[in-house]
Amino acid sequence: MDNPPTILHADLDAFYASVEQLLDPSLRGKPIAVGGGVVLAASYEAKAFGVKGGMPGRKARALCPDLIFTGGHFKDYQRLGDAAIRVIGDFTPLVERISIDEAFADVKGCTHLFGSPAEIAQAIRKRVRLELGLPISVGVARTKHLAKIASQVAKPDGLVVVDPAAELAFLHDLPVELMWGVGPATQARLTAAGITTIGQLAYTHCGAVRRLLGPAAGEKLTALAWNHDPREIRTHQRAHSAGAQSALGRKPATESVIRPALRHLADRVATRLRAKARPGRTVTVRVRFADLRAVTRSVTLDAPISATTILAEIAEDLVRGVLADHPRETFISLLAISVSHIDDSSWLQLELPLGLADEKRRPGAKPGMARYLADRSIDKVRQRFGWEAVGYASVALGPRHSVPDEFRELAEKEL
DNA sequence: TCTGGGGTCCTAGGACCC
DNA sequence: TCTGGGGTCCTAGGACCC
Repeated sequence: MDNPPTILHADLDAFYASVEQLLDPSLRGKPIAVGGGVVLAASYEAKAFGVKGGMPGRKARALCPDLIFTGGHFKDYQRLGDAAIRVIGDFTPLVERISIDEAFADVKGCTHLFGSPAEIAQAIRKRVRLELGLPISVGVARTKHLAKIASQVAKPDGLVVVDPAAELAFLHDLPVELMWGVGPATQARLTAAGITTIGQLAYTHCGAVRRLLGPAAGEKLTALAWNHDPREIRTHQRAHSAGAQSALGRKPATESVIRPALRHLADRVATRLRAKARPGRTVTVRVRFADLRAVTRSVTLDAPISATTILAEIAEDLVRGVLADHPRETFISLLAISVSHIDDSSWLQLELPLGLADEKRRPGAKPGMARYLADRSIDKVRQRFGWEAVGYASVALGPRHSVPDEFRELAEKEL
């Protein structure tokens, strides 16, 4: 084998639930779930009852009658997640953060300082446990894909190092759904073709896999099943789109519902774009009807935008188009706005309005510059006095189904 | 008593250009 | 003039990940 296993994948166990148990010792050893309507994280005691993330709260309670719902310490989630990633960063600068509680790292350049990859992994686990009080599992292998699988196998609170000489033996016995890129739909197709283990996938003719899953997915999964994974650690990943969505329960598809909801979503998205001076050209809206069927509409502008009112008006036009095409759908359950085609050359726009594309659409509207400057002054007030100090009323969203903004921020990717 | 919210990537068809 | 091929962009939808 040419290169030794130096890729680490570190994953905090049942993260939000572990933080709640850390902060409140009376919750330790008990089945708890973070969330309410939907379970966002379940402690291992709850997982033993079959409770999982993404599960409706009602179902979770049915599975586990003693389940304790808790949560809400958003600042602590962010603080502890950051701190854990920083521990990894003390060993190597080659850290790729995937989410609040998960990161890849490559320790190839620092083994002379800190010992073997396995020793580094153990040191990370020990420090996160001692300094932060949280369990973290680590997988070590030659590729990202295998390291990620190893950390899943290591859970809870474990370490798995995959010996390069035994990679395929390790990989091929595992079920296909552990592979990155195999979700429910792909798993169902593979099962229908008699493929349930990674080994069976590996030994299925690549052409057959391509026909089954499409060229790109087929190619990729076959390669991964043989542990061919060329991906390297990428330290500075920036998002290529920014969006916001809001579940509405069941609301009539009327202007009085749609306009304020889209204002609020546009405000969230556009504020983020302006904060990083990264406007985008493509606006996509998503409308989910009462029966959970969803439709998207998008438009690509000549110039990138980041002004709240312009984004909101374009989104309204798109949503009106959707509703006009579906006249029988009179109730909606979700609205979303996303801006993509984000300008990569972040040096050229900065303070420019870049909303002129809209003026042809709405001749009576205020000029782009005026709106952009109005947004900028709102941004400045919020920087000093907080988000709620000024802006578009969010009353229309109602507190019933909406997730707190602090929680949304945890999921945002760096723009 | 029908499941949140933030993202990424792929596919397929059509428009358009060379 | 007719025919064809390749590349790129846009749109809509779907699958997947955390």
